[in-house]
Amino acid sequence: MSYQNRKHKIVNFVEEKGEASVKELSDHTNASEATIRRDLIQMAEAGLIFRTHGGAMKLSLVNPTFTFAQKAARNLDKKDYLCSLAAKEINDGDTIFMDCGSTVFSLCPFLKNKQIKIITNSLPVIYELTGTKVSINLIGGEFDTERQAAHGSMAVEHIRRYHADKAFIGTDGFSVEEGLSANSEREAEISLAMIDRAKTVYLLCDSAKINKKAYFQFATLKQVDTLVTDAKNNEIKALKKISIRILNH
Amino acid sequence: MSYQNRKHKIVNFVEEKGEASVKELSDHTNASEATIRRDLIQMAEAGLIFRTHGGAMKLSLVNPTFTFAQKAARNLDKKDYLCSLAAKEINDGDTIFMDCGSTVFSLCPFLKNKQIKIITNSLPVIYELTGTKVSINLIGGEFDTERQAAHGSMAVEHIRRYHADKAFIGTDGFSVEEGLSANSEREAEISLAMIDRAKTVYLLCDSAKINKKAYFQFATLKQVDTLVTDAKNNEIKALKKISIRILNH
DNA sequence: TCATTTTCAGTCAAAAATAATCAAAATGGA
DNA sequence: TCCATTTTGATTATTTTTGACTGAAAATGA
Repeated sequence: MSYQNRKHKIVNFVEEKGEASVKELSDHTNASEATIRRDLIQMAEAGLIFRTHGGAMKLSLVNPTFTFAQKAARNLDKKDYLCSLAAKEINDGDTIFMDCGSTVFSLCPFLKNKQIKIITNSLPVIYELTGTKVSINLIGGEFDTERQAAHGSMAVEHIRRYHADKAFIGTDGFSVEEGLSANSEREAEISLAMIDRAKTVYLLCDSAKINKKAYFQFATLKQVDTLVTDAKNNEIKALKKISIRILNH
Repeated sequence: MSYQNRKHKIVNFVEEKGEASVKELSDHTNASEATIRRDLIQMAEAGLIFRTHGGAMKLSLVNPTFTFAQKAARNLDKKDYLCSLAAKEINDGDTIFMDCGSTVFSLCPFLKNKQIKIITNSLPVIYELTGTKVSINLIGGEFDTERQAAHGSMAVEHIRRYHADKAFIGTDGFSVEEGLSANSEREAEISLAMIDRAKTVYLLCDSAKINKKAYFQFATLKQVDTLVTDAKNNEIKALKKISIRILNH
């Protein structure tokens, strides 16, 4: 069993049971306890689990923030996986942008133990992160009750007043020919403003959205530094030709 | 079971039952009483429970610090009454500012069927009014998780970009000599900015706050157009001398 | 009030879990 | 294929957690 695969198994096991001992995980994965401990250390640093003396616990048990009704429930495993990858790129001290898409929202559980500053227009992100170490800057603007986020020119102006180390952006469609496309112009406008004001741009895109085109094209591939995805290499071989960093394992 | 998980169990048990003895907790977690005592000491220090002789109690039973909703529930009748008066002043088509105080929050139920635009930095106000006819402009800035509202210079700048017909403002203290005073400079800064940008300023102030002084004086009586209160005329006769409209019936 | 019972905090040694170390095994390019 | 690097598992020393025991403190009840 590969290293990545084992980690995946550990997360699933812990998520399902709520808690697991090193012994249990060792039995479950046929790896030695020493290896499990090493894995747990890394995963705790990445914000995937909560490390305990004797094993690990589900984060949500430790940090009981009420979960918000989200249509994010689709492709949850894929999203969790790619978010776990993205979370590893975030270091204490970072300032990051997060847009109001459901994929980016899935990043929240992995951020709770990080000492970072988040600039976002998404209220669900804020609910999810209240009571954590994270410091938040709320982007104001016209409030969209359906998406529970602020939009419009005031929001764009707000973003332009800040710089961030990293931007985490979602998209509805992603293709080599058309770049990034969205179903909502208002959301896209925000994402684009974030892209402009971030040093490094991470696109979070689950495999279902790759090679799909949504109606409003809002950014090119060149504007993205790193594509974070659950897609396997053979699904995205067309992308290997262009200069974009791909993070999928 | 790890000790982190045991602590989690203890909190849940105490929260559910209201109180628990060391013996009960020992049985419930299969740990010795000595261990439970050690846990309780730590958890009491962390502010998770209240330690009693013989066991532990739920914090809320002992130390009634008010959450936002609870705080709003106090003086409910008074606040409801004055809010009903204030609501009559609001007409369809108005644009209004609302600050993040608990009195102003109580205005929400009276606004649900009005066709107005609200500019606010208070997330509780937004939750309360999602799904209504009200259109909302969210004020961005540094997010204060305790008050669930945005503050700081960006928030002030946001407010300065708008004009409103009416501002609805709360205060912690109100007196003829010192005008309006607050316990939080950050909140006061927001209220003041709203006052500056509104045609008419309504101060919502229940009788308990009249003739009280909080530590930070942030506005004068001249800046207020109308005082909305539940106080009877004899309680506020000193105010009759100054030119302020009083709305208390 | 005072005696009795219960609960408590501190100490200690045993047990459990961990981090550190190192050699073997697996992996991945040239 | 071979070599360099990474990952793994076993071993050991160290740290953390635990339960039992103690005298002291607090609650109880006559």
